[in-house]
Amino acid sequence: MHLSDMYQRPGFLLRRTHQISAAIFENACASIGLTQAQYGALTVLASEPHIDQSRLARALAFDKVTVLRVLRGLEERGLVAREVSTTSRRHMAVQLTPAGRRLLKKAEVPVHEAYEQLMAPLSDKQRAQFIGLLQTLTDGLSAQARAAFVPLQAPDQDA
Amino acid sequence: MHLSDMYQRPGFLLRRTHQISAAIFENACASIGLTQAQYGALTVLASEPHIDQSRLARALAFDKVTVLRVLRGLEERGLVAREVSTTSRRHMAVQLTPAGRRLLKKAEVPVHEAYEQLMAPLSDKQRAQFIGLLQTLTDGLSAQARAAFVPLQAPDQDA
DNA sequence: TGCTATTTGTTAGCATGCAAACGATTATTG
DNA sequence: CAATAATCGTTTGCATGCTAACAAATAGCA
Repeated sequence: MHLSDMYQRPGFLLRRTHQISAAIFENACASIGLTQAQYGALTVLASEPHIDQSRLARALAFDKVTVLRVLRGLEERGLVAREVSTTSRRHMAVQLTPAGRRLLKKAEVPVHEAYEQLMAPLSDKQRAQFIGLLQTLTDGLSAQARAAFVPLQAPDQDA
Repeated sequence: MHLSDMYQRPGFLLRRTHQISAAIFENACASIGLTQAQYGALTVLASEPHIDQSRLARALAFDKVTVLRVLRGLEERGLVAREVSTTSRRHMAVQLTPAGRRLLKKAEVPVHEAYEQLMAPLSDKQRAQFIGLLQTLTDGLSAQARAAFVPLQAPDQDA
């Protein structure tokens, strides 16, 4: 196995591309102090108030321990509130605070800038191709994933 | 921002695809106990004996702290030897042990199986397209990466 | 030659991800 | 209804990645 082979392995390229993607995102959002994981959690919470931690984990394909730690960080910053659910004592009801809603709104511009920066090397046609291939892969391989992925349905129609 | 939009963001899809790729690889190599990072380090060491840790980090686009910890793990398992370089006292000379060479050889089959499993949802044409797009991205975005990437076997005497 | 800047390896600390285990709670089912 | 299953949140521990800082060593330059 030559090194030039390794550099063409999808596993190697995926790790590296993800690494760069995360760096671009967190650099663009450094001013508001959001990581990809934190942004994902806030985005789901905006669509699904009072969601519990396990469902939130599945909606993002996160590990439940990761969700716990991300939420505690957001809670300490006053962006999120966690309370024991009123309907089930083993569930936590998580929701955005007003500050969390404001920060998510404030993130829109840098998030879009990060997208443009990441996709800059690709033409419009290539971007569509790339996203399509990634979706084909994740759809086809969902059975191999360790973290379950159960996408939430957006609250249908005019949210 | 609707959730369906987030699920189509390349950043989200890249995180998830990388996550699945790592799971497939480490599952395939579970019997021999190799992670992606460990396999990458062994592969570079097979091509470049006596390489120092910083160059190894750049060859894999790893953080130098990560390289240090990965190598210490491999050293404890007797797969790798680290010694202070004979030519420079601040460099470490890292190389495979016979056991490391044997394990790398033993990894060939599961590594190939992991490749096939990962690429299974894509046709041959799509695989080539996908790898090409990933390379275009990493090449075009290398300036945004936090960890420097200096591939070996590229005899660019740019110094 | 000698001073300075850079490089190397290292420690420490933060943020993801994973697995395993646990008590508490809820759901299931006989 | 009661025994058992499954689920939820949590802690702990390991492996990656990142930053920042540091001493030691080397390279570069006046």
